[in-house]
Amino acid sequence: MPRYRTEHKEATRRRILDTAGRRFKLDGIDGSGIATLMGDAGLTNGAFYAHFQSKDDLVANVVAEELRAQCERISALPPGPAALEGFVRDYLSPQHRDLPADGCPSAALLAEIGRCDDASRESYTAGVRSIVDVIATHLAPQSPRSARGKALGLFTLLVGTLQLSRAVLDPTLSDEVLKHGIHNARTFIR
Amino acid sequence: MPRYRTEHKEATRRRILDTAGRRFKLDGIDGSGIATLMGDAGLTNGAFYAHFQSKDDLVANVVAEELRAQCERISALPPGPAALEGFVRDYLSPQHRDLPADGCPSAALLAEIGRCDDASRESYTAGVRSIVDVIATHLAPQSPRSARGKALGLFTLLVGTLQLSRAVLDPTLSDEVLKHGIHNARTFIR
DNA sequence: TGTACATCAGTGAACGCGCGTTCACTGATGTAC
DNA sequence: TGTACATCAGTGAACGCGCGTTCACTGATGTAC
Repeated sequence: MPRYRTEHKEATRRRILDTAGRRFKLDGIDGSGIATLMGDAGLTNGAFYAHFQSKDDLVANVVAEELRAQCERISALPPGPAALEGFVRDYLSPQHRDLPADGCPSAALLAEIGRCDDASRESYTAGVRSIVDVIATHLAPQSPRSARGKALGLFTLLVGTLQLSRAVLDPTLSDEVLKHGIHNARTFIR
Repeated sequence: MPRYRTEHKEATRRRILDTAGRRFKLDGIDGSGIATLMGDAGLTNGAFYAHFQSKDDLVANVVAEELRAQCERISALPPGPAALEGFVRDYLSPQHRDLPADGCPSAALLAEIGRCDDASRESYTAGVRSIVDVIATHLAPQSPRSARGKALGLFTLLVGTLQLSRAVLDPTLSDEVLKHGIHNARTFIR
């Protein structure tokens, strides 16, 4: 009776979430139109509303998905602070700086999320809570609550540093920002 | 012969720069239209192009002016790290969080500046260089170069922390972010 | 001092364009018989 | 096994709207005499 198995529509929805996440991180939320987003997913604009109620609805779902994926990646690190240092080096690498579409959603979108509707900000709040919890667990597996402050310090330093390295036009200064960022991040790990 | 003294047009230009800065920080650059910006300055859309070549041209000038003003404010602090701690408390206060239009241009616009044209990014690069230099001088008046890493750490931590406190919907978590931010900032001052 | 005038900052309608959203329609699919 | 059919994911044109930008025009100003 149904045209496709239920999996098919669900797979399309996931593809839209994925390509929209990449596009939002590249051009910003305001800078990304529905027609472009759908073109990225190999579809036309009209199909969008079979999957999401509105652009705001998409944003809230993309934010949730992006933060969930990032949280999972951090959770998958070997336990303890040593692995976190490796994560910091990857995070503050020229590769991550130069490929925002593949990168951290907070670095690309944090300020813009502050201007979004409550549903998107609620998605973000839940997602970042999990990430900070996971970082705190890596910093102090025995007493993660005590490491909450350090986890917040590490997270905000990383986000601010990557944003600055992307905004600055001079490549030498940009590299210097990353280099000092890696050093400064150690303050919160050790 | 001229309709007004030269001061008059210059004063209008400064008013546009000022109100555009506030509007950009409130709604983002992409989120602010020329007609709205000019309305904020008490003018109509057509007058815009008597003062600026394009929206991009305005953005570059607003970025330069906003960073110049912030740099001046930090320069005016009494010398030494003690005054810097007071600055951090103001920066990471609920008032600053809740009034982005009056606040730090980097916290509101850093990610978006990374997506702007080269002229705006060059304005930002020059502006942030001055700010980091001034912070370094406050941290170590005798050898500011040695304090460059700490100055960058302090700056990026402040920007990331304020952005996070604005994005998060839960007021309790937002206040906690600010509180830990003030504590973490001391790492770079002491 | 009074008046005619050149200046130009500012007006506001109009341009083409892309935005978010709607909707009548298409056509490949899996099912029923 | 072959065929008629109901389903519905996806199409693409169209909606009103605000965008950045242009331009013919206005009218308050300071100046010249």
